[in-house]
Amino acid sequence: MKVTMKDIAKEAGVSVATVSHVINGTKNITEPKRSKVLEIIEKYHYVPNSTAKNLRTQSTKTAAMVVSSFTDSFVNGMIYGVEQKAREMGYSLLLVNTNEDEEYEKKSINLLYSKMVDGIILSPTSNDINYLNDFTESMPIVLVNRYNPVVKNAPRVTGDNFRVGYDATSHLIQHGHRNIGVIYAVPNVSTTEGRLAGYRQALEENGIMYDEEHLELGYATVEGGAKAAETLLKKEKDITALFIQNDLMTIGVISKLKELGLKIPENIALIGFGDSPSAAITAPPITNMVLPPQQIGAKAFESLSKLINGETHVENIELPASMVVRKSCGCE
Amino acid sequence: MKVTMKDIAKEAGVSVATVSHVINGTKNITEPKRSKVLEIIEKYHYVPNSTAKNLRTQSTKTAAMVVSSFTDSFVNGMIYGVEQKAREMGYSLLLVNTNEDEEYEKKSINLLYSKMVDGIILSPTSNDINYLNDFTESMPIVLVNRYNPVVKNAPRVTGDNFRVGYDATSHLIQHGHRNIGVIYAVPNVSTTEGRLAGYRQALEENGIMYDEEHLELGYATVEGGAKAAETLLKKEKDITALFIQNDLMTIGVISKLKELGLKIPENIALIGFGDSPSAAITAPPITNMVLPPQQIGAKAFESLSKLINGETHVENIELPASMVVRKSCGCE
DNA sequence: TCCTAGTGGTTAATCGTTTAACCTGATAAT
DNA sequence: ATTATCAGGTTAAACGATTAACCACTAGGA
Repeated sequence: MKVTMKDIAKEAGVSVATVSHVINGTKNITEPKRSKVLEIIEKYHYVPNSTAKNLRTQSTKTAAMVVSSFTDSFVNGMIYGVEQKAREMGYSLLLVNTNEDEEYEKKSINLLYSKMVDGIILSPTSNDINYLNDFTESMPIVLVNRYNPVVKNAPRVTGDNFRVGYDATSHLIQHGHRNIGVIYAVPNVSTTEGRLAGYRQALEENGIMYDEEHLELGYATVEGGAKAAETLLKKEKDITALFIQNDLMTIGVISKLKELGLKIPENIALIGFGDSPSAAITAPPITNMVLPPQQIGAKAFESLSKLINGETHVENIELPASMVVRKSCGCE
Repeated sequence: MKVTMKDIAKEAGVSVATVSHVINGTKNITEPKRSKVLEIIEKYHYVPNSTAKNLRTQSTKTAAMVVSSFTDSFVNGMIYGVEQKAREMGYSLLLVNTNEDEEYEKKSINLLYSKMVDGIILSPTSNDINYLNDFTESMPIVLVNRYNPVVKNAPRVTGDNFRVGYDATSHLIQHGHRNIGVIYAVPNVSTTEGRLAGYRQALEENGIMYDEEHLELGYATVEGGAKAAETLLKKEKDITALFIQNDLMTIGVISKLKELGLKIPENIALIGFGDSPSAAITAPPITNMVLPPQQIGAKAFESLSKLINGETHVENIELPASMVVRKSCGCE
């Protein structure tokens, strides 16, 4: 049998209230009793049942983070950031992986809603998150990375994806490229859309016609990248530069280009996204656009804790993008 | 205010017990009442408070997985395997990252012990896990990947690490190497020890003297790998092959070898560990020893659920190793 | 001496469910 | 007609903590 507070109280010859008070320091308990209680607790390795505590206090000191993938290094960075901050603030973290499955995402949010957690950090699978409005009034939710302005009462923390697309494209244009292809992974999410808007704007400012045929969608895997590169380059033979929005895909693209006998950056210049360690080590090293995932995660948890503590309006946060120049863009 | 079962009962004109029975199907409730209840539930978006349910049923349908890192791709694979299986069996998963911090691991287990979860899957930080014996009697725990036989009542599921070390070493020896260096990341854990034992055995069977100086410890990062390679090769100039036990380190080793002007596999042959997608894409592609992380994870959850369901003795499981031959070992 | 204030400790209500035990009618069996 | 069986539904006791309200006692002040 599991030992409860009642057992401790009985053995120490005090009431359960007293035991509770010595554990939580909610009232001054004088010496003979106090240490007796502590001693019995020690003796039985007693640890309070948090299920009961949760029910009584209506709080679990647990937050959930719902992400669409575990294998993505950017997502991993965000998780790390949230983890750190949560730990720092005395929270546990319930991680849920939706695997880019919208239905599973809804189900998970519903499950989480049953008071198992004090709040949710969500990186949505798609743009289609109207359903969240059923929850945001009674459950603290913050959106991270991806978002959709239709959701009310849920602050967001994101990266400056417009800038990611804009700077990458501008950089390539400055190096003389005018036919720039884009390989991307997830349609209909704010991140992709932001980057494409930046791409478009950069083209426009330089008097280059936007051509939808220069965009290629693929799966966010090594093979997906290789395949996307192949079909795009077969279709659009004048492309001289590629902006690839996912680091796994970049690896696939590189291998495909080698296979096709195309030299990087001489025949095709490359700019990738993310800061996975392999970027510096491939041949050639890849120039990347980067957003700070850990920071995004940390800020997200901060926002969430504000919400949990009853702050009524928490503002949106957008973190800046930067560029790590290596060899693949033909700079040096 | 949050709506409770009592509210539903009142509005439907029945008792809370009836509401509970229609929700859980624990008793036959006849038509007029039944649909009335359902209707009210729908109307208020009522969802049962699982905290209360947990307290009453003494079960949370939640398992925890405690790992030492999120950035490691092998660990990621295991998480994925556990996740899948848990979902399949109707469990939620609470993920805890100890960051290779022993103290934090202990604290986490203690926290988890307070009945927040039905069971724990642990990949321990170190070999020093005697403390677990305080828990294994009253909390289902299964060890995954790393283990220590001092822990009683906790079944384990692991990979055949002896074979990993043995096969890698034998393979290199068959290709004529006699001075084989080892770069590894975490001392005093069963995985490392198993692989080193295999390494040693392979040497012995081929009449090669074991030399402790051929082993080099480093951090499990790209830089850690580079650094380890540098100091090892400076110290032991006769080394012609390297067995590297971590995929991030492998990337670092490759870049360092390039920097030193050493060709792979001509000057130094390489065998790595893991199956991260970049292995196929580096120059040259890396020959790897592999263990199936998803399978390990899935099996671990199966064992855990047996434990949770009261099965008293669950046997240990060891999954086989395999080898993916590519260019870095000089085979082709 | 009497009153007030403060301190240490206990009693009992409460959080929102589940579920064993009980009750009430109706139906079936004798 | 009497009893046994059964099915649908309710009552109330848990589950294990927290905490407001209360009580008894001591000490200090007037």
